[in-house]
Amino acid sequence: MKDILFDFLSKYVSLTDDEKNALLALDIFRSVKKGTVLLQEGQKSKDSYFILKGCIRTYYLIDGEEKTTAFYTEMEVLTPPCVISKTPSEYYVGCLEDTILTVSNSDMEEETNRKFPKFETLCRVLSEELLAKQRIDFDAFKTSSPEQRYLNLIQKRPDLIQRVPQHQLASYLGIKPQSLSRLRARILEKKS
Amino acid sequence: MKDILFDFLSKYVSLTDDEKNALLALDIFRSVKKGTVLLQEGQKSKDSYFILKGCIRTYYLIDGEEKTTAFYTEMEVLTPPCVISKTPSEYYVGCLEDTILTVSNSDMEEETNRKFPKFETLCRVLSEELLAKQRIDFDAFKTSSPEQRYLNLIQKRPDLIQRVPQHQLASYLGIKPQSLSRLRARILEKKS
DNA sequence: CGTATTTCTTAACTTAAGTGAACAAGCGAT
DNA sequence: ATCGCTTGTTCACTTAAGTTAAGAAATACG
Repeated sequence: MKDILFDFLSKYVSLTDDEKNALLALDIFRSVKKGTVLLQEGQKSKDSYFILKGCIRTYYLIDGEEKTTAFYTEMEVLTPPCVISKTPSEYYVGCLEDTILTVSNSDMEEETNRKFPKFETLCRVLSEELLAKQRIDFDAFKTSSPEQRYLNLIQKRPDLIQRVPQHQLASYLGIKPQSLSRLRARILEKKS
Repeated sequence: MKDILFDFLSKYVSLTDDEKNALLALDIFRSVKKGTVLLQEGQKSKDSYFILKGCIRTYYLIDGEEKTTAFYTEMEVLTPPCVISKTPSEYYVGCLEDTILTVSNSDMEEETNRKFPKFETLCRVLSEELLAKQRIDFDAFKTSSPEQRYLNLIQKRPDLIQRVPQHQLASYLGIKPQSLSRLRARILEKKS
C-alpha cells in the first residue's frame, strides 16, 4: 500500500529513507466505505486526497439535482478548490466504491515543504502538470459534441464506463441521463 | 510597466531589491503587434507569458475551423501545456490586440527556482491557485447551458464581450457564432 | 427470499443548437 | 474612395438535447 504512494512520488522526486519515514510518520492512510461523503457543500476543509485503490467523485447539488463533474481513481490526486481559496466548499466529495486513500491537510504540507524543499518542488511540478492536463481536458470538452466526448471517454477512461453509474457519467459529459442512453443507442446503430 | 509585474508578484511573495533586479536582468519584457502568432500548432516551445497590457487567445484549428478555448488579459499568466509536457503544441497562441507581456522560458525558471527558493514557492502557489480556479470554471461550464454561460460571462468578464469578436466568443462558449447571435436576441426579448 | 429503491431505457413532445445560405455592416489596404 | 474580406445577423431547415412520463432491469436490504 505504501509502495503505491512511493512509486507514484518517485516519478517526480527521489526520496531518501528518512524522508519516506517522515511521510509515514504523518499517518495519512485511510480506508473509507462506499457511500461515505468526504466533504460537504458549505464545509471548510484543508484536506487533499490521493487515491490508492477505489474511486471518488466531486458533485454539486443544483436545484436538487446532483451534477457530477469529476472522478478520481487509482494514482490520482484531488485538492478541492476550497482548500486553496480557504472558503466554504461549493461541492461534495463522495466515495463511489470502498476506497483506500491518503488524507493530508494543507498545514501539514506547509510544514513539510518548509522542512524538505524537495517536497515543495514535488508540489510545484505536480500542480503544473495537473494544470496542463486539466487545460487539455477542458479544451477537448469545449471543442466537441456530447457524442464525441463519450467516444473520447471510451478511449481515455474505459474503466469509468464500467465502474460508474450512467447518470453520473451523463452529467460528467454535460448532458442528461436520457440523452446518454439515446446517444449510446445511436452509436450502436451506426456501427451496424 | 515593471511595477505591474512586481505588484502582481507581491500578492504571492515579497521580493528584495536584489531579487527584483535579478528578474529585470533577464530582460523578459516584450511588445507585440495585434495579429502576431506567438505559438503555432506542432511547434515546441518553452515560453510562458504574463500579460501586462492587451489580450491574447489560445485556439485550435479543427477541420479548418478556429476553435478559441481561452483568453488571457491584464495580470494573467499562460503556460501552454506543451511547455509542461515537452511535446509539440496542440494549439495556437495569437494576439488579439497590441500587447505588452513578459516571455520567460522554462530553463530560465528552473535556474531561478534553484537560486531563489522563494520563486519556487511563488510558482507552486500560483499554479495551485490557477488549478483551483480553472477547476471551478470547468465545472461551471459543464453544469450550465450556453445561455447561462453567456450570462455568466457578462458578469465575470464583461470586458471580453467588448474587446473580443463574437465568433471567437462563441467557440469560447462552446457554440457556433449563429447560435450566439440567436441566443443574444433571445435574451433581449426576455428582458422586454 | 421478496420488496423497495435505484438505475437504465424507451417514447412522444418541446426547445435549442447545428447547418447552409444570403445579406448588411464594418474595416483594412491600396 | 473603393474594393475585398471579415464579421455579425437573420432565416429556413435539420439534428440533437431537454422534459415528462412510463416501465423494465438491476441492486440493496430487511
